[in-house]
Amino acid sequence: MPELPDVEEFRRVLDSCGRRRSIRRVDVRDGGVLHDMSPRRFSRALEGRRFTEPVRHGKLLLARTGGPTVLLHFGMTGQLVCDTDEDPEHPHDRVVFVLGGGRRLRYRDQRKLRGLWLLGEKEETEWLRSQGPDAASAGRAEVRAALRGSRAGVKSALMDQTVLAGLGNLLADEVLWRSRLDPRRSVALLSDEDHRRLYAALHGTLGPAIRAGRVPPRGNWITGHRDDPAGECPRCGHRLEHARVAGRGTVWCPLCQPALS
DNA sequence: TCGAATGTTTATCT
DNA sequence: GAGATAAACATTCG
Repeated sequence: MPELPDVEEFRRVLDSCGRRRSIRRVDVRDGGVLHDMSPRRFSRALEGRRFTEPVRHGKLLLARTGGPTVLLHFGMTGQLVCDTDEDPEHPHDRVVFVLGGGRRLRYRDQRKLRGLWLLGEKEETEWLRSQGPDAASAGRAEVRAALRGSRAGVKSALMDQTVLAGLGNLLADEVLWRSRLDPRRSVALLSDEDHRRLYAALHGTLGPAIRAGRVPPRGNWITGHRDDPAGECPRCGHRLEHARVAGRGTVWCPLCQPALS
């Protein structure tokens, strides 16, 4: 599920639930989500600290504490939930931060594809350096410069977190559909006009999605039609194409997004 | 039982 | 060295 807009929603959850609250206890229910760290060390490093202002970059969420930083990556099924001591356990709660004021912040994840890291300053810098510019805050020139280094297909480049951070499979399809670009086209061969439309589409897509806290399954977005094998383009009514591009299930409109030989 | 699922890493081709 | 591709990670769902 989580792409940039979802993670931004989790950042808001963390901020409103955790900021300035003390971490009373860290309850690791499943140590399998902790990387390079025993549950014991993880808990000890955090108990007694307070969360400060959280930061998001792409799909990464950094929970700062004034000491070590918790890096949260949500994989495909992770979420961050804020509730109270009264609320029931969920079988997929992997790490529970017991906070002051009866609040609980839960890292909940069914598939455990990614997880949590505890980072020092240096490691934090390294993580951020491995990422391209954040897709929501990068300006037009920055996006273009990021894409310039790639000769891959445009969908592959958009989803590559080291090129541009934040887009996943759904957002990439949505942005390409709005840009009228075939997902298989080479990013190196895009025209100035293509880049202009790509940037406009990026912001036209991310803005409402961030406000909604997710990629909204609206009927006038291509995302709302991706599960229908006979789906029609919400713009022109042509039958949508379904295929694997860049290793992922991809939906596009062959009429609006011509292959260009 | 098989395949696919909104993510990433790793190995292996081309 | 790129880039593309497939498998792997763990789990659920159709």
